[in-house]
Amino acid sequence: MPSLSERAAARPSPALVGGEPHYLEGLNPPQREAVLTTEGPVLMLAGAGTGKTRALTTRLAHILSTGLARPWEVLCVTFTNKAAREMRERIGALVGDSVEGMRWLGTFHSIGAQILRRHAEVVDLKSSFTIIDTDDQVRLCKQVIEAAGLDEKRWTGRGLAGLIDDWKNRGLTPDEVPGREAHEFGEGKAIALYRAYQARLVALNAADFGDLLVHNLTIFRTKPDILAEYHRRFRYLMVDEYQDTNVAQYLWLRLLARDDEGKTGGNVCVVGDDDQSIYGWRGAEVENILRFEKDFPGAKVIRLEQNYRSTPSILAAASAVIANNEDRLGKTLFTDVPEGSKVILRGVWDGDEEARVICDDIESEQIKGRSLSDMAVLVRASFQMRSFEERFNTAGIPYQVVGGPRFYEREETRDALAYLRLVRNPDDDLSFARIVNKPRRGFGDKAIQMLNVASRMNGTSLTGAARFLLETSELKGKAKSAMREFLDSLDRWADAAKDKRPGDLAELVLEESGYTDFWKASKNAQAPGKLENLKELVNAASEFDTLEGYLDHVALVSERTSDEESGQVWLMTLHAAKGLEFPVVFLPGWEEELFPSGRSLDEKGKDGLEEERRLAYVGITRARESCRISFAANRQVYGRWQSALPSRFVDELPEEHVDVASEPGLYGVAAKSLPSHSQFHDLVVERTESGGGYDTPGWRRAQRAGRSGKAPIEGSATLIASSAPGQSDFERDQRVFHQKFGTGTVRRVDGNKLEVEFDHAGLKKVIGSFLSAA
DNA sequence: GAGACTCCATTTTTT
DNA sequence: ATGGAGTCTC
Repeated sequence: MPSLSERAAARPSPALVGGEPHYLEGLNPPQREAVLTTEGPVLMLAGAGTGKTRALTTRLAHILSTGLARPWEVLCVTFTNKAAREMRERIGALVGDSVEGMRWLGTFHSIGAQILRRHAEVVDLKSSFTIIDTDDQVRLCKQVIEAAGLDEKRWTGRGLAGLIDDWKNRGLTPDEVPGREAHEFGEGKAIALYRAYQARLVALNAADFGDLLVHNLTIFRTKPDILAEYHRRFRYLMVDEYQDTNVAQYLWLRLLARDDEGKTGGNVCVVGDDDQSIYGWRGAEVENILRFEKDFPGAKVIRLEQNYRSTPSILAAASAVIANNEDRLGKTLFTDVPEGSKVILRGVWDGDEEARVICDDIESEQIKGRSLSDMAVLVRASFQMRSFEERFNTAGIPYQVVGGPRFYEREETRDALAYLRLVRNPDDDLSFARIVNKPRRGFGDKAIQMLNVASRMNGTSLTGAARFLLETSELKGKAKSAMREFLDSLDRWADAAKDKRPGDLAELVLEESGYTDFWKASKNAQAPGKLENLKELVNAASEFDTLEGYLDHVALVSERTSDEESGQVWLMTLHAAKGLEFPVVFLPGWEEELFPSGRSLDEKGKDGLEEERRLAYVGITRARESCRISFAANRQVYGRWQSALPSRFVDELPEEHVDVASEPGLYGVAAKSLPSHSQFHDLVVERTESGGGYDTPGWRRAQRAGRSGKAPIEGSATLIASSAPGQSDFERDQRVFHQKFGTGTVRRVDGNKLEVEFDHAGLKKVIGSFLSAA
């Protein structure tokens, strides 16, 4: 295979058309500049829909086909496997077979893993180390907490795993974590726990996701000769979605990109959009992209600003919203596309009505001849999906959810993989513990306990401890023979692994271990499905040549089970929608607390708000022709009814590019003939009163739409009059009655605005005049 | 070892 | 509301 790529790369020059390579055709000037600027640091700032991927893949094709570098001399990093796959395909379409030689095109983690396998001994691992997933990580953390004698109720494995993840995202080994952060967890033992966790990983010959990068940093820093090798190797470096890099990834890139004498490296091209940085909560630092020019002096900044996706109104709406952010590099998107319809804004009574109205819209678009798969509903949080799924089901609209549970996170696949991992790495205690008694082999807690003790005393893995115990007479009777049989099986499988293909091995192991029979005998209603999944797993394994290759794939690649079907409406979170586009996009749930998420604001303040706003920007810019935003006055969250205010992002939409959908009456409320004392009216009153903060175009527009509606709101005049600021007749803890919400207890009094915890409707903000003493 | 019970958290998600 | 996890009981 290398010889093929070599030949391809050695081809002297690309096919020329009119004196220049054919692949430059149809690129706009900045794109072309991005492609041709191969030397020195480059920051490609690519707004949504500006042909970023095209510029990026063309640039790579250019480098390969002009012979500036051979395929294996280019490092090209993405975040997701999907992005890596797409890039590979698109480069392949431009340069043909030589893309096969691009060994270093992949995700940060897969490339990190490749490098780590080559130098594992530097960080006390063996090249055969196991990559553990989040679940195992949490389990391991739990063990560490337990071993430290801490209160397991108070200090959860999840909490510690999260903290360790944070540190690893920041590129910090236990020695580098600032001492003051020791107090963040486990009674000042946080750093010691981190150290213990790392020691356990070494003992298990395992690495977690964060390690794949942090260990690389350690290798590069402690072994300059190894780093130098990579400096020589990588002539060009590229990073996609640079705004999503965390500190560890940033440091990793910087180490690889330049040596301190400035002799090598330096041909770094990062691509991204600071306005689309939406992963701060998992360690991404927008600052990385904001700071690029400082980090790489002499960097050329190329802005891609011509948008090929959306209509002017959609772009205007997105631009107006994102303009409220302070921390940005600034881009001005423009388009040649002719003016289309405005962004449609709609207020509704509650979440169910929102789903109903959007379903109606989808159906009428469908009648107009639009395919269902041209439409997408993008939500902020996954719980919002429920009402849409219900509605889609009743309406008989086929839909597909993007995201959700993954194949390799299921119980049966994880069990099967544990067997395979144990075959390859006998020291993998996590896997051992997972399947030693599954199916039941007659090992109770006491036998496991004994193993744990022996393992700790002898400093061996559980497998080693088991072997040891067989030599002594501590294990007796059934447990002993069962253990002997289990260990013999392991040996046999390890032997079989040498000359069997992964698929055959998987089948053999699952059969001989009795695991398949275990599910065949199970009365569990899901057992047939699980057996199906096991077959699927064997099939998947058959596609690989080596067990190692398969297990790495499984650890690093999240294969979604959903097969994309045409003719189905898309339903997904805003995060999942990044990078996608649809002719028609629905953006429900634009309400304060939900979007922007109250939690994000509480935890991260202004930064959190700006990230939420970028999410809004991402959402709007997914739309090609039609973007429809909606918000509900009431929403059921975790089984409680909550009233909601329209999102501040609604107010940031530019009036001239927005149409308020004219449901009969205000937000369609009057159409439902709501009683005049409804919560929605409370909302109207409250917003009118609070003045300033909500005296914005979005809000005024919404009000106008309501006032001019065909069905005037009954008693709104009275409403405003009766709710003039004044003394409240109520006090805290008083029992009160509300026409719509029933009885409740006053929790907070603020003038005539009250917070009442209703017995059935939950906590609400209401106006005193709608209440009577109960 | 299964079934009933309580308690709990519940934004976003990749690798 | 709802599902998961952990605990308790038979």
